[in-house]
Amino acid sequence: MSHTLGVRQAQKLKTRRALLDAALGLLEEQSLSSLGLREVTRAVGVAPTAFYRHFHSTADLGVALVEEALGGLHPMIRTTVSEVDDSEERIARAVGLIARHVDAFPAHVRFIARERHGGVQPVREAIQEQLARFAREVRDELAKDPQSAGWSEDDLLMLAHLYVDQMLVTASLFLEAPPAPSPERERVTRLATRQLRLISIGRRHWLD
Amino acid sequence: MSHTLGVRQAQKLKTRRALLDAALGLLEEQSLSSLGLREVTRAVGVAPTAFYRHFHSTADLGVALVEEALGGLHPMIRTTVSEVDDSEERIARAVGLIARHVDAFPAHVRFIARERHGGVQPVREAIQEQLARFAREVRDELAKDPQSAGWSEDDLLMLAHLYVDQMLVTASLFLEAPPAPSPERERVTRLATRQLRLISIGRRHWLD
DNA sequence: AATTCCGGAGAACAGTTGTTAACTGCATGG
DNA sequence: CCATGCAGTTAACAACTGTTCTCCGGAATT
Repeated sequence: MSHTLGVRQAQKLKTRRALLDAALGLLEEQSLSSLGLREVTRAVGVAPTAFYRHFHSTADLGVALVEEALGGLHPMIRTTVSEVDDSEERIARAVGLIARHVDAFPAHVRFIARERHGGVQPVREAIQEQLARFAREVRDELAKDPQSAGWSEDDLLMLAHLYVDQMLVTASLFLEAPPAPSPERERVTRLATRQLRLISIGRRHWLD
Repeated sequence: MSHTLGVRQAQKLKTRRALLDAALGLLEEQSLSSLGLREVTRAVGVAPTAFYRHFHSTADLGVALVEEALGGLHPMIRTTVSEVDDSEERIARAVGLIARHVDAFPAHVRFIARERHGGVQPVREAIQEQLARFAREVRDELAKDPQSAGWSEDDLLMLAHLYVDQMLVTASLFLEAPPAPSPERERVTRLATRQLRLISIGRRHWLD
């Protein structure tokens, strides 16, 4: 059964969260490779040395942020893809889901987009690994679809990568657009929807 | 007529080039937002203060790098797209062109991929502007194609964005893959080719 | 030939960085 | 209840940062 973890360990986790959140905030206007450990601790209101109790370095913290930003998304991806039999309404639902996720976790999304090709190798690798996992999962879901009859595993993975990359492009467009109800926002939604539609059409006629 | 610019201005341009090249080198393993001006001048072998004779800041240098990396690519893009009537051979040619460009200017390509969503606003904006220009130019070329009959301007622009984004994704895959003759490399080529093919198929059946 | 212009050097500034060591206080397990 | 463990503190370190001001030498202009 779940042992309501002691006062001590709870405090540690709280500080850790504060460090992660502060870093995430600071990373909205800079890259991880320029994020200083003192900068983070200062923002939290804790001594610089306290940082070492939680992370070896800022790169280490970055890897933790990757896990936090993408680690929990796998179920969401799977169910979303399995729902998509490329009917118009399902595409709209997928785009809406991306939009809402960006609204809910803008800092996480920005972090991933920024560090995917960023200057910190371990973080880049962690992100690539997660994205590759997404692609394989999408492929597996696609394989279940009757529309995938006759497709090779390789071609399904190629399509999956296309979907995953497209998802990221769309997310970063939503990030740049002003939130809530704005014309920019609508334009991004329409754009992403039609792009997904075009890919779906290509998918449908792939075996011709 | 062209006035063979004086000894003085020539030396200035030479130093400027050295600064840009040194920065490009240093940026292979870090982001622009962590690039220090002293770091750059040290690499060139010049006094820190000399930097100010050429750029206001490292952000300013970054904007110059964007112009250098993307500014001269527009003709190449135009002709490449106009050649693409989505025959299989032409797709292969486009992918090969991207691969060769990445081989020829890896540092520039890395810089663009990294700073497109990077931590330095003016640089991000300069890149977005160039990419938006690419998209409009691609749309214009697509519009000339008889296959685009019946397409709205907006739908053509949506397809153009898809092509541009796909080009960047492909370029960054080539960047990560080991160079010259490697199996990784072949995999990327095959992947990119098939993704372009799928998009072409979607394009062909868009009006159904 | 004399004067102006200007790219670069030099030194100094206050402020920042990561990392170390030795400490304090308090929750924890025996 | 006492001894241990450990999150967080304090102080100090050498090294680094961007920026200013003053100066130099040689090309450019007149």
